[in-house]
Amino acid sequence: MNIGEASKATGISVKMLRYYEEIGLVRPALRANSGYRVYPDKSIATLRFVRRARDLGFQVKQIAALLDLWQDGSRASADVKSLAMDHVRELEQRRRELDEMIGTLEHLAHHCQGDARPDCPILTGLSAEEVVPPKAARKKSSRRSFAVAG
Amino acid sequence: MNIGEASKATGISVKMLRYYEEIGLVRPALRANSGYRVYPDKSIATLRFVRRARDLGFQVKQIAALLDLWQDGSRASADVKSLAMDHVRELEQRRRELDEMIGTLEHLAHHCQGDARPDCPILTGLSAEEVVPPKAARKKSSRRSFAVAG
DNA sequence: TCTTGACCCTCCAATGGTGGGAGGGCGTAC
DNA sequence: GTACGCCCTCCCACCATTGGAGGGTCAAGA
Repeated sequence: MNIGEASKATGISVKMLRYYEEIGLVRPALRANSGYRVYPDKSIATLRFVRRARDLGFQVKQIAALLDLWQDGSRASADVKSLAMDHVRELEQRRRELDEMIGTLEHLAHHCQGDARPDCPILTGLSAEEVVPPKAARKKSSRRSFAVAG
Repeated sequence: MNIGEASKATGISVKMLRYYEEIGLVRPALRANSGYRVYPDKSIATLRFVRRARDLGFQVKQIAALLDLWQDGSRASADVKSLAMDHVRELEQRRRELDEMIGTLEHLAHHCQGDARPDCPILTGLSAEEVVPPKAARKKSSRRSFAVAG
């Protein structure tokens, strides 16, 4: 398999296949006499693993760790699970941040007429001293919260 | 106000204050004879606006647009709302992606004993032909990579 | 007045994944 | 033989942010 075929087979772009090799995430591919990279089925399986891990949001370093565990027949599943759950917690953290942004924005937008007039609680909210979240605990002190003036 | 004080007043790092100026997001600060940047209250207000927009996940280009609208007394609130809602949709899209990742990972991890033995459905799942989503519709997931600046 | 330390300046580099492109070498079909 | 589609390497750009080097400024204390 050439790199283009490997790309189609794995869903990883040609650029990224070379990049993963360069940074040492995967072993350098064998080369044909022409200098072209050659991918045996085994490499394809590894690369598919990598792509799926990327699809699940793992970073390259974490994927490297996962690959090591995958290839280590004597691994403990606890180590894999631990890595995965660490990642889940990180994803959940990001989701919480998104939730807060979305909540605040929807709150602000809800109060905006969205017509031809200039009055706009969204802009007011952005320029306000403090900003308040939609319904979360409304402690006056909670930084990171937006208030709609009015 | 010096840049350090402006940083404290706005929550934007000194580095970023200079960067925002460099890329033209905000007007170049005035300079004292020493060459030090000087920030009047008006700039501080603008910078706070910028920081809040960043906290809501807006990208720099969007913030530039928001700033323009903010400073344009004859804006239509519809334009602001439209920009904000576009952004909300983008955030929601990201959240959906996170949800899917989290769902899949939890599903896999749920079946993993997490003990000293090597058998691990997480690794098996990553090396499987297809990654199985928990229970959501099994349509072939759209190929698109996940990008969230950490 | 001199020194010290905190601050400021500019310039350059790195991060993490990814895409784009230039300039040139292969491979194969016609 | 030639045209076209691959492949190669090398460099750049993106986005937002941080870090550091090398050097100037300011204010307080001895």
